[in-house]
Amino acid sequence: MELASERSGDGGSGLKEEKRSEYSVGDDDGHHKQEIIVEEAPVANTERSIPEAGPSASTSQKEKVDEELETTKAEMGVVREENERLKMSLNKIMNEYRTLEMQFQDILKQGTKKNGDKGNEKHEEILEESDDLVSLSLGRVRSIPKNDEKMKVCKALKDEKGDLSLGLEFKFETSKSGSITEANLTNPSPENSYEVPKEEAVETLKTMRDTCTEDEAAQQNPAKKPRVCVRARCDTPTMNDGCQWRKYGQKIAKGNPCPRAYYRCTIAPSCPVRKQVQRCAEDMSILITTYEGTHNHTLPPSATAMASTTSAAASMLLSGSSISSATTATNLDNLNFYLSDHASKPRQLYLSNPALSSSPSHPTITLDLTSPPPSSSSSSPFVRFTSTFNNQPRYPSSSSLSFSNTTTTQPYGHRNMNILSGVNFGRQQVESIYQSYMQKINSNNTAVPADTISAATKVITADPTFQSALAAALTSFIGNQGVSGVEESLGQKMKWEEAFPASNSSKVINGFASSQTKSLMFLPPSSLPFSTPKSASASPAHNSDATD
DNA sequence: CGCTTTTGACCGGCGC
DNA sequence: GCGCCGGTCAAAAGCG
Repeated sequence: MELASERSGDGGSGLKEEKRSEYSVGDDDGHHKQEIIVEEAPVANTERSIPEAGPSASTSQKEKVDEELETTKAEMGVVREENERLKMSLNKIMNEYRTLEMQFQDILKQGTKKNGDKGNEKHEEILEESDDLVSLSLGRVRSIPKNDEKMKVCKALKDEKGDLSLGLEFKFETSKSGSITEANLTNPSPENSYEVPKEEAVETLKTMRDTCTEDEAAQQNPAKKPRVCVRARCDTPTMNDGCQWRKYGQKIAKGNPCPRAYYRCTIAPSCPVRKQVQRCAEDMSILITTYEGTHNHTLPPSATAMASTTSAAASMLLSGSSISSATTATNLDNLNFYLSDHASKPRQLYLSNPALSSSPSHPTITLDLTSPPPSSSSSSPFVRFTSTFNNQPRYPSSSSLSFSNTTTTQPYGHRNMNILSGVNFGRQQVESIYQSYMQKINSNNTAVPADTISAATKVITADPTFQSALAAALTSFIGNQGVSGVEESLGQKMKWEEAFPASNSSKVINGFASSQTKSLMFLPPSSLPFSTPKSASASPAHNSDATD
């Protein structure tokens, strides 16, 4: 089960082979999975053993065998029925998700048409062309009224031989001088539908100015790309982010005795993504990984968490929006799971506030994952929030999810909650979303809706970036696990606690990016013990980064 | 033998 | 213009 999650991005022939042999997962592989059951479940052995018993078996033995056969057949029927139900549930969820994804893209398109910007057509193409990565596209259009001149940032990304720029492409409209009046900030565009408190607005203003200046520089020099710097405590030489990297250089940077290593992505030959890895001078246990560029290829499932996180962070950086930290928080939550999942030693990482920095040559955002977590119990609304989630049925009657900007009624909000509970987010994910929501509420001077759910819905529907992040989280989650509940199955839980006894399985379980998990989710809990040890024993747990 | 890593050289941006 | 510095290149070395 943990096999794929522990594998590096190369996945390699081994993973493909396993998929072929027993773990193949797709939209239409229901038959395959039934074969799995036949091959692995004891009933199969019983069936095969019948001819072996042959004519020499006594009548009583034969009756016994027949009895067992019927029993196991009945069990198989139940299992198949359950498989079918689960498969239908997943298909339904996937279909609805796709439908909603299309609706979301339509909304984006409408926004693009309204702004009359042809630049985003490319973005739409990217969205359509790369289904696997659509969730990583966190591009947004942020417009500020009364500003005449449009400034397209991230031109570098577009100029790069038409490389895909998932998640980093966006437009930013601002005044000609690059300065933004406070009036503009305290009267933001209706699209964002929330107001920024004055102090925060000044801070945001500063940030936006900085970003704007940097972006202007980036426009002047197309080679300057935004960077996402991730600080995390890590014992291994590099952080395993699921991608496959090749080291192409090493330097001793000024001010840090630790050498800085340069890596490029080798999953695709033309992938422009680079990363720098360096130990922190102050604390050698902290690993600073800086990502630059955007993957122009399909990412392995285990790499999507980091990719979506960095994309969200880059989006936040480029948009210059302080509230976008909510987006990053949501994605970082995935990242936390992911890092916990892939670290050589169990280690839970926590999100502190992302910080924008003004690198002389590159706009950089730093995601500090080294700080201790805030106490989740400190916020009483959260308790209410989680309890709402936990009380939801495991398989919600309605599993639709919409990011429409038009409806913010309470039933709608409840529907969203149902969805979230339906995919059974971990507590940390829920907490992250809630914190994101609270951030927005706090930054909202207008009357806060009495109902937190409808308020949350309002927040979700108000910010396209947040929607994208949520979509990314859902995509990642659905892609990784599909329908809910599997993580609570005995087999997986045992495996998890075996692997990470110090960790809280309920916190990290959603970080799985495992195709094995996908296939197992079609099996009833009773069948898990047959499958889990097998998948676990077949895991060489190759870690490309660990070899660095 | 092929792939990856190492490491010194080289290049370009930036500040003085 | 010069030097510093970050980043990249590419030949050599290492490794399986």
